[in-house]
Amino acid sequence: MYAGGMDAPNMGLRELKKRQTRENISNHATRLFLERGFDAVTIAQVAAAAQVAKMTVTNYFARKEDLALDLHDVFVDLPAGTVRDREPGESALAALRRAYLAGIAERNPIIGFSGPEFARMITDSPALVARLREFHDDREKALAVVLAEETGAEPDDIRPRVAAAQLAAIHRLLFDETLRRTLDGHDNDEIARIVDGYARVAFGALEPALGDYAVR
Amino acid sequence: MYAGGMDAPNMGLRELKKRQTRENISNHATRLFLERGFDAVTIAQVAAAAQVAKMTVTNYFARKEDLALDLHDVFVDLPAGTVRDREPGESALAALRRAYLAGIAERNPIIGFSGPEFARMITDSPALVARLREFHDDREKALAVVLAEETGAEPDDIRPRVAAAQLAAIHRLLFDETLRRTLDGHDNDEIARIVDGYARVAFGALEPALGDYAVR
DNA sequence: ACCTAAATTTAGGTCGGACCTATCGATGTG
DNA sequence: CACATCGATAGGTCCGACCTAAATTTAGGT
Repeated sequence: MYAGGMDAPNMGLRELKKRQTRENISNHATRLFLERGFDAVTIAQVAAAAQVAKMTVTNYFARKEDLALDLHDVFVDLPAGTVRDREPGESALAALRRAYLAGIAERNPIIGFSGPEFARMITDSPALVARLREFHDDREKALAVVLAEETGAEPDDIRPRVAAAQLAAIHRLLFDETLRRTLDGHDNDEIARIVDGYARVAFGALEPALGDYAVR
Repeated sequence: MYAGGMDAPNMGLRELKKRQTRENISNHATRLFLERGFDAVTIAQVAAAAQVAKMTVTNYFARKEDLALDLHDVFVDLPAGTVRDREPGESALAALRRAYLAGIAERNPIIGFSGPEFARMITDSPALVARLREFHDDREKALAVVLAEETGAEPDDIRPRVAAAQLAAIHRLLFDETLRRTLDGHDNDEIARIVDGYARVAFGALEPALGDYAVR
């Protein structure tokens, strides 16, 4: 019988069960966190809800924060991938602005349109806020690597790191702003309208510095 | 008898003892952290070394990280204060660049010239790295507040936050770079030379965007 | 179908940081 | 000089992170 899921056609039973176990734990954890708040739920309670041993939870998720923010790689690789896949003739700045405005238009949860419950869960927990900072940090570093590659910069050239820092700073700011307004009870359409304007101002401010940087 | 220290002339015996206790704990903690590493030292060991109860340590320092990084306020207020005290006719960008280059010239520990032992202590400890990220975050927020005040911006004006994000991003980057090179064993003079060049590139990149922003 | 090696889960523990309450002791004020 | 106040202390709970050994499940070969 065909054993593959929609994620990976050739998957053994072992790998399949691992995915199910991970999903099962993550789903119970997310539900509990949204219901009671991240800090009010213990790993033991997650394990009990998912009906696995406490140790199984910590085997799959090295830190408790990863139970709530299980999207490190996609978050981190987003701007780096956007630059890597930019159109010919397009600058890194233009590609990132284009992708961000598109993300706003589609209300992409990963740039902050995650709903009030999720936003509340994060901001109420110092541990999650700290983990999110780490995400942003890793994201800036990934972007710097791509910019260095794409411009053929020498290892000691600070310019790709400066550009990455400025661009990542905008992403951070717009993300925070989206989250903040979500918490304040605004609906997504209103937030999208405002943040769209903010994004144009913010990316526009970098135009003179980065308009012709890393053009493919 | 005159009871004041050099910090506060009118201090009761109670307050004096509090300062001594705090200093005593902090000194023993710093010594132990540099000797054995932050994570390898427990609060109980700090308490034993300082000959106080464990609870006294946690009374003075809410988090263990604060035992090693007892400079939150001065770190956070540095750029905000620089902008607030800038010369007439000077932009926020010019003031921050001037202050940063001066900091490099005097090898100011607070911008990263802290010596290899201290740098090692920080980078070896995820908890301290995370706390440092929080410092940078608070610093950006403080700077944004000052820029909003100084430009008379409306609450919904994103520009002071964009400017603060870009300027704080440079501070972050240059701090990390100074720390990284300190860890790599370079001496302060060499680092100062290199980071000075980096600072000119980084602040210079913002000149077209911020050259005439927040001029006093 | 069986058997073995490898991978995964489990149980039961240690350790340290954060927090709590009640109490003791010193201070400086009335 | 008495006492209200504030800091320090003892002894505890709770939880996340981590460890080891053992039990269970799977994969692949015979």
